[in-house]
Amino acid sequence: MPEQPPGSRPTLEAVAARAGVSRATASRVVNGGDGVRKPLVDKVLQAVDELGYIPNHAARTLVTRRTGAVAVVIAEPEIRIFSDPFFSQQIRGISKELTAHDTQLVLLLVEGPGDFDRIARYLSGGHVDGALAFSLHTDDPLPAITRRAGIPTVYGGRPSWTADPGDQAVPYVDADNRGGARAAVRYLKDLGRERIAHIGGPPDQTSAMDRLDGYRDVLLDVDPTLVAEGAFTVESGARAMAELLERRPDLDAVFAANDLMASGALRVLRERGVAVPEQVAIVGFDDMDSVAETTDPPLTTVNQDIEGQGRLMARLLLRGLDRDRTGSGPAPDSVITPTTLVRRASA
Amino acid sequence: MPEQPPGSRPTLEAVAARAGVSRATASRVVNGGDGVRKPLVDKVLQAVDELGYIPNHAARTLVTRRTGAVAVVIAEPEIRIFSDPFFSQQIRGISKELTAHDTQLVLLLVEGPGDFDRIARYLSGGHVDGALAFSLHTDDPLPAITRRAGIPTVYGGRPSWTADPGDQAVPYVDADNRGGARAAVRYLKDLGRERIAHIGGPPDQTSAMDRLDGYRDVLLDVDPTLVAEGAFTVESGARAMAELLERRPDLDAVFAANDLMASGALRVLRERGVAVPEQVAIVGFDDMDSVAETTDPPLTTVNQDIEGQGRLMARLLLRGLDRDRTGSGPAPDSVITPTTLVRRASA
DNA sequence: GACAGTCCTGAGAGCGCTTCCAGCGGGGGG
DNA sequence: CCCCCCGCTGGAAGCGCTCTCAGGACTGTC
Repeated sequence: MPEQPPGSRPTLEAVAARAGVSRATASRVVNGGDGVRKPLVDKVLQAVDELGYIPNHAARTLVTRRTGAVAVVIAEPEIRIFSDPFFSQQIRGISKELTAHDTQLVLLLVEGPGDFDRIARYLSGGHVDGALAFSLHTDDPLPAITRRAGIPTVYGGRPSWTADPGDQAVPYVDADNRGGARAAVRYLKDLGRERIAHIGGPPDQTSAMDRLDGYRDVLLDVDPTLVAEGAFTVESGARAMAELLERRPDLDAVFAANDLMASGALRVLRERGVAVPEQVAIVGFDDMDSVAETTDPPLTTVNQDIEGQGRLMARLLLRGLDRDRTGSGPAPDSVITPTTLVRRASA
Repeated sequence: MPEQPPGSRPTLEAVAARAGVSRATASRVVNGGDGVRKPLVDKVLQAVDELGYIPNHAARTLVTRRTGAVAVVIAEPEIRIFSDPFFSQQIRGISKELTAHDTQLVLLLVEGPGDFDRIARYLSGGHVDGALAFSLHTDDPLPAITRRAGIPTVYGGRPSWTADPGDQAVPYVDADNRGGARAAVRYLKDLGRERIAHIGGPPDQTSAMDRLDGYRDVLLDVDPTLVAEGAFTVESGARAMAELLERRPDLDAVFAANDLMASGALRVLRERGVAVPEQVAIVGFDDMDSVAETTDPPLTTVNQDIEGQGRLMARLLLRGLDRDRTGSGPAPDSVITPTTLVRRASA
């Protein structure tokens, strides 16, 4: 690749001149070469190579009205995002899929509730063709924003309003939270545990609710004293565990709605001298490698393919964009990915 | 904001028409309004508001040759990126700073060694004005790529070649690894520990080397049997600890080059029934909240302001871009950020 | 009251690309 | 042998914006 004096990259015009064709033909070749005779294609390609031609993205976007970029909006105001490998993994999956389709990833971190204006402006600004978003709370302004901006969007995690029968159908990708929770609790039950407690996540997150539902599915009529609410953080898990122990010193198992809370619970149990899993068995959720494998004892938990979810989100979105462009193809539908129980030492 | 039928956003032309001015004047107002009389400014702004006008980014880029976007290149092939909150925090800082300057963040994850071609093509494609990059190994092709593409770049972490007297000076932001390590080891020494071991990071990372140097600064002539090499992961820390215990059962302190390795070491010590900090004191590095506070016992470690480093990187880059544009201002210089020892229970 | 100087404004060129449309040449059917 | 049609190519328009440049309105000065 020839070195370029900054700000003077060769244009299509130059390529065309060198190849002895018109700019139109050069353009056609650069974009796939359909309907151009072989010898001309070769001449143009050679010129491209010799000149080190790279298409000007802005010019192309200007006329095609497609940016080849997708926004990833992360609207998690909590500190949690820092310590949660969850996002990194999803993003890795997203990145892989987008890259494979020559699409760029623009990261939009929402810096607090007042920041949605900026996000709205950006999304409406034609900078991106579509968006991927996470962690929708009930009153999240994002869906309205993307709808108004006409930006196709795929969500990570089931949006809370989708339980409603409304027509607000949006495509999303989510793990089988309910099924995973069922498997976890059933496993504890099969172990012979009789007083299985639950440390739930924040009730405004559907993943937390779905996991709670799965817990209820197995235990049918649940004693409310066996259920405590956490916030998906280590600290909240510890607090919830302490609370549960106070209320129900006789509990013999805990299903925590995520690994971080399970690790907090584990700490409290250890501090109180409660043997895990002998006296209290504990199961987490997520199978975050940095957590589940490093707790003491290692955590039995529910695995979900987080990177795969990211890939899937991107794939769904790209498919939708393609559909918009070609005007045909199946409408993108939501996907629920499977979960599996991973047995380690904590239960 | 009026709802837009997709694909028919108002143009500057429309704004100008509605305001009864020329496109040129409308443009001036949209870009700050310098040299336009107040009444006209108001008329244009009102038209902008009524029409919900948002400038077309591609068109603007096409003529200004500036994209208003910056690439963040993460070339960490290791699995480490998944479980390491380090990046999330840096990115958060970068995002904050870029956002404050109306600049977008394009995330480029390098998907393996063969992927650099794609990165090079992208960086040369005029999609971004500058780049931020991390974790440079000695033979990293990135600096050459950005140089050839004429893309100003700021690095996170001291690049390995900067020890050389070469003219390859690049601006970077790094923590005071050596100073932090010195403080940690000196602290252990002041505690009365006499056989202080070190679990180092991979020797091709300057942060690992600098921390080792800091360790050596305090201990002057170090017994090589007290130094083991890890890979900045929990597992490698555990392995290194086992190795050290075998070689030097008499050691009474460990300085690990990061928190993850410290946590691995902690696990091994616990398994062997070694009391921490009574028999062996241990100090980590990074003060990663998800790790240092949740180990048992909580980790004494060296804190660095990771988010601040991210901010700083972005600021340095933006300043450089501004300088390129205006042709004046001080050349961006590297910055070393301070570190502080955080006392918890492990030492 | 005329003229120079200042301050604003608008016309227009052009950024690099895609794409419509017209035109050209050649092959096959009448 | 002529005409039509098809496949390919080039000319040219135009995407939405910025910015130069020229000219108009106005002020101040002599």
